[in-house]
Amino acid sequence: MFALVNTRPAHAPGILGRLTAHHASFISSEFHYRKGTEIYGENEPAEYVYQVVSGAVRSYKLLSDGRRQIGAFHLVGDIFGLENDETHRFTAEAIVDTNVRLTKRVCLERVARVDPAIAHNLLIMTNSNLRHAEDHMLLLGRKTALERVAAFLLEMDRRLTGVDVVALPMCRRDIADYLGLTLETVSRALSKLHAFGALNFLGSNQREIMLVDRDQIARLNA
Amino acid sequence: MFALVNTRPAHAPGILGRLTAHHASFISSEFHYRKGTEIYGENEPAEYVYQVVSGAVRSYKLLSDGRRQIGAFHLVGDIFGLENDETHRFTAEAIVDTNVRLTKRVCLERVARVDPAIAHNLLIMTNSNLRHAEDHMLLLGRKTALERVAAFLLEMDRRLTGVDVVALPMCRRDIADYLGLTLETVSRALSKLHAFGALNFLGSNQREIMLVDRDQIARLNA
DNA sequence: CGACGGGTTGATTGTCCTCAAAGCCTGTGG
DNA sequence: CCACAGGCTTTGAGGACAATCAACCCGTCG
Repeated sequence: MFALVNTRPAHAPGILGRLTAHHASFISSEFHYRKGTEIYGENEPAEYVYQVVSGAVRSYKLLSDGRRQIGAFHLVGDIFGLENDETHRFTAEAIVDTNVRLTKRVCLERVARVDPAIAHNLLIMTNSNLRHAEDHMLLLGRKTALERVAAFLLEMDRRLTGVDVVALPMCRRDIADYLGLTLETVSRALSKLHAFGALNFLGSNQREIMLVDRDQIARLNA
Repeated sequence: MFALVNTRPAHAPGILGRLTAHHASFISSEFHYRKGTEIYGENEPAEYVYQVVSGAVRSYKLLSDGRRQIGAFHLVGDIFGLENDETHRFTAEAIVDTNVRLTKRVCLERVARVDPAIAHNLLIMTNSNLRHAEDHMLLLGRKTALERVAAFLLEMDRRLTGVDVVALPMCRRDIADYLGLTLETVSRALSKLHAFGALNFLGSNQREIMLVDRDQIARLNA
């Protein structure tokens, strides 16, 4: 069983890591998903709960005509697919080659019923997802394109533990669908931040970004 | 103590209503807020949890320059201010003259620690808030103005138990700040729906809306 | 090589925002 | 009782920001 509290880096076990031993029902296995493959689909029965071991995952909803809203990116250490519900409310896909650990949801719930500490951790995690969604509503409803991209960079800077440089696993279209923009607008905003001297591009594919002036970016984030 | 499960109408107690007697710590009192007054502010210590007895409440976040995003409307029967957290993440204001019941958060948490049923209900409620926020992210990130207003009408139609006619407690600006639009755009969308023959206005202030063609409105909702 | 995916940049369009004016209703005070 | 102010809503005109459409560049891989 993986640590219930969503900690990062992944090798730092949550406070429940040590409980594994005496919860026999917590059988967890590991699984690999190739870049671009679906892990589960919206409205499918929620059979498992997942934790990212390596790689990255996007969770999204689709409108009937294909418009997509990514609700969250799941990075190394993140737990996802925990719906407290019979069915998944998002589709989850591997953004890059990804390894996940998984546990049967019903096992988790069975243990939670007898172990208040685990039950409490489920609440903590759901609450943490709620807080993220609330903040994201503000971003999607009221921030400008530049503010959204700045907020995105700061979020990734915080969550990706890279030294100095943010190595984004996702393409511009994913970022756009996360921020409620188009990929062109994201690209333009990044170019503008580059022109401002707030960041530099490193890799050949422009996905490695060095945040030169975090304060400036933070000021842009309303 | 009010029912923990968020039921409506308010006089239908949740499954925990009967537990009141033997949880002495569940002291709840009632309070009145005049139209427009603040119930609690963002980042204030979360001392109480609230339930709307009559009236309506808006929960919102502000950006530094005054842009506002309303995260939710709380209608009769709704429980709000339950943050599972030390501080409130929204500001809550009475939209109209409003009566609320309130309970000390710490009491709730104390009871939840010993009563798994109550703890489970906290999770259910948090999860329900999360689902709403997730759906709202899709609306804010990817829907057009007309689709947003259609979705809003359907939500209010579902949640307000009025017979046939939706009696909105909030002004156009509140609707706009909920939908990530301006009040003029909301007004224009409603006029367009009226022109389509999808709805009719009843009251003198245009807040009573009869949904004539729910199917048409539902089709607009992507 | 050539196709493809991903990214940037430019030109144009369109949706929604901004600014403005007017109507309606309510409440208040002369 | 009427005058008038203020809040709320609608509607119009113009503008701005992001979307759309399109071209091009670059790296990778068959």
